[in-house]
Amino acid sequence: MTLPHPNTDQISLPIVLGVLGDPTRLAIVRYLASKEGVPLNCSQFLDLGSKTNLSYHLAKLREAGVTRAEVVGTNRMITLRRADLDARFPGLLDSVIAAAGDDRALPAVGGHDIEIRA
Amino acid sequence: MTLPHPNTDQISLPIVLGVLGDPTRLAIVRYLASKEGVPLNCSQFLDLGSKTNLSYHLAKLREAGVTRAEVVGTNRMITLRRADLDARFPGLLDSVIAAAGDDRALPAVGGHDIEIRA
DNA sequence: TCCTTAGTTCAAAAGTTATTGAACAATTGG
DNA sequence: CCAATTGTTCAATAACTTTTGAACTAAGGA
Repeated sequence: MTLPHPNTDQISLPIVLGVLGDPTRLAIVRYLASKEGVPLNCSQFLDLGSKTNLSYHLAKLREAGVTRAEVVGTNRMITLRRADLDARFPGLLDSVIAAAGDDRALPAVGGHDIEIRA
Repeated sequence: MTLPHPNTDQISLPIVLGVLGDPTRLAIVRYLASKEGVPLNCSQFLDLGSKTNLSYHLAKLREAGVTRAEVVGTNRMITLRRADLDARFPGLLDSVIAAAGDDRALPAVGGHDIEIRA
């Protein structure tokens, strides 16, 4: 039950940029960056869209190589592929996150304390 | 006869990322970056698409605030808005250009020596 | 004035992306 | 086993994007 992810060297710049060019996905990435190290499941992002819609956006991010999704019980633990992105496109993620942090118009994401059940 | 451009503070991160997430436009930006300081008209990019199609992509880049187009006679001289982008999103353009330079799959752009007539 | 060159605009067609609800699968807890 | 929770898949729809050709504008040169 592992999900498909591109290898680091398969990550494509136009695809990553295109995927980040959506406000919902940018907000997801921003939130992931602000919680690096903390395991996050999909439900943490429910402020940003419906369950189905998030499933769609999170799949896009994963398929582009921006995030990694690990299956833990009924949860998918989502992480930023920071090391891989930094290796492939040095400085890109940092500048995007810094810029997104400035952005007045980015939706906020709320806490939704949730118990992870493995 | 000046064309509409967003102010620096109106440049939006998701829009810029979305606009750069197209291989043709990324190739345009890459070429502009490689020729910074040199005045380029639209015809220089004809290897990347038809005249109509370039008109479309160059308008997208301009409307997003990535490029500036100055009318000089029958030509539009295209430049990267490097200073504005650096001010708004520090490091972003550099990392994108560096990453695009690596990219095996980016179309090449040819010289087309052309006389600018004002 | 007439021709050429540079580039835009328009409308149509084709393709892609985002959003939705209903139905589904898998795991965990009681 | 049963119910609840987590998240996916599917099909439909709506909305946007890309590409094209034909017609156009505007300026410059002969």
